[in-house]
Formats: sequence, C-alpha cells, structure tokens
Amino acid sequence: MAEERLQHGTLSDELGFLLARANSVSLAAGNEALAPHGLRGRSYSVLAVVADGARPTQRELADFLRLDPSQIVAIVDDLEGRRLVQRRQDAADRRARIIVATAEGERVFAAARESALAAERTAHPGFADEDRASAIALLRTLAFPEP
Amino acid sequence: MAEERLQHGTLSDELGFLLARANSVSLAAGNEALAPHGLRGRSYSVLAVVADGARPTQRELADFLRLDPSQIVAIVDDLEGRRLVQRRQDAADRRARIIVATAEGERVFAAARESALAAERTAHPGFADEDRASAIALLRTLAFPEP
DNA sequence: TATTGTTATACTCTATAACTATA
DNA sequence: TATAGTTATAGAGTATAACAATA
Repeated sequence: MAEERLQHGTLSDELGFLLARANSVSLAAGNEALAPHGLRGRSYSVLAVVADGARPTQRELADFLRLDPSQIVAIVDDLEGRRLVQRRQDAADRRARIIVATAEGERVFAAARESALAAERTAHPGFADEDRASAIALLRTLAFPEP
Repeated sequence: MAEERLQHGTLSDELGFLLARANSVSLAAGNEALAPHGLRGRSYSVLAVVADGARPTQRELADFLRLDPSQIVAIVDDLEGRRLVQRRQDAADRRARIIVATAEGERVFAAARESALAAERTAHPGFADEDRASAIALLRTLAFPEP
C-alpha cells in the first residue's frame, strides 16, 4: 500500500501533520459513535463540560473549547431545544448566561460517553492502557500550551 | 481564568478532545505562518509529500492525508495553477496522475517548512526537544492506527 | 470604554453522489 | 465490475464584524 511508502517522508516529523491526521481518525470514529445519541464532537464537548457540573458561562465554554462565542450560541440553542441543557442568568453579572445540564442531559451524556470511549479504543488499537496516561499528559501540554 | 477550572473535568481525559484542541492550536499557528507563502495546512501537506520526491498519485495523496479525492483535485488545481506542481501521466496506468514538484515548488516548500517548524515551536512552548522524538512516535501510533 | 451574548455573512472544510475514462 | 480522476452540491466548521444589554 502507498501509505507505508509515504509514511517515511518529511511530513511524518511534523507535529502539525500528525495532530491533524490523528484528529481526523479520532473525529471520524467519534462522530460515528455519537450519532445514535444525536450528538457530534462539538455538541458532545459542550454537554460534557456542562454535565460535569462546571456551570460555565458561554464565554468560558468558547475559550475552553476554542470555539467562537457565536458557535456556542448555535450549539447551546440546539441542546436547549432538546431539553438537554438550560440557560440560567448569572446573579453576579446579568450579561452572562450560565449553562447547566438537565437530568435528561446528564443521562444522554453518560450514555454518549460510553460510546465515545469505546470508539476511542477501537479507533486507536495498539494503544496500550499503560501508554494512555503518559499520552494524555503529553497531549495536555500540546492542547493547553503555557503562554 | 476559567480555563484552569474547566481543565480538571472529564473531557480532559478523552483523547478525542485533547487531539481536537491540540490540533486547533497547531492549525491556527500553522495557517498564520503559512499565509505569507500562499499556503494553508492542506496545500502545504500536499506540497510537502510531492516536494519529497515521493511521486504519489492523487489517490495516494488522498489516502495518506485523509482527504477526499475530490479535495485533492481542488488543491492540485490551485498548486498547478501557481506552477508549484505538475500532473504527469502514469505510464503504467493511464487513469492515474502522478504529482511532481517544480523547482519553484521545491523552493516555496523549503521556505514554508522553515516557517512551519518555527511556528510549531512557538505554538507549543514548554515542549522540550528531548520530548519531541517520543511525542512524534506516540502521535504516529495515533495518526496511523494499525488495522 | 470594555465585555457577553447574539445575529449575520462569507469562507473553508467535509461528505456524497454521479460521471468519464480506463483497468 | 472496479478504480482514478473529475464535477457538482449540500452540510458542517471557521472567521469576522456589528449590535444591544450590561459592566
């Protein structure tokens, strides 16, 4: 197969390319696993933060997930329309909306998370459990670079 | 800042989320660095494979970069229009087009690669050189999962 | 003045299907 | 029948600017 021949080129030494390809593999598997729950990668991420009880504002979600605030509006509109999350007024700052999960939102998230983690394992076989912790630590340094 | 508080949630244990965020950080820095060369992440990747002398067909590029064949058409059209690559007939299979770099394409790639690697370093500070080799190895297993 | 959420818009990327020419 | 490249189209994701309410 051609892939093997091309794998030894200069691109395979670039973080950017490897991250893009690994993300593509992961996202394809993730979207497929999340579809039965009516979610995609982005809406799953929003629901995950909210179901965690973090009570984030939309702005905090945008910063954390690296999505534009206007994208958060659309995602929260969708999730709210399906009664999975609610917008609450922030008592301290009346401009801000705090997003919380409904009981149904927590149930959907718990089921979706099972599917997502299973998909992660099948999408990345040969990725041993003992590697996982160090891999997560490494990816955190790439995902949250220190200024 | 809110980011620190949210960083301890369940999402930060998921490969998919960390890959998506790391890729977002990397891509933003990469696109900015490549813009002066008239390239973006995807066209840079195509040019990189071709400038390597790999002589891939468009189908091989699609598989390797995980882009749809129709996307390769558009990217090669763009690069060919700017005289950075050429389409060649494959003598063995007249359906296939082999993509090769022009001398100008090799020059543009060499300059772009300098910018891309520099951007990689600034986008991911605290990512020590001694870590890099093992990180690359790890990301390869995520980017090219064994079937 | 600056920030939060919102609306609007344009552009890029992704996914699919169909067509042609070759195998 | 199947594959390589191409065209077309729709949907998802990204980026920017402007606005009202509030700080």
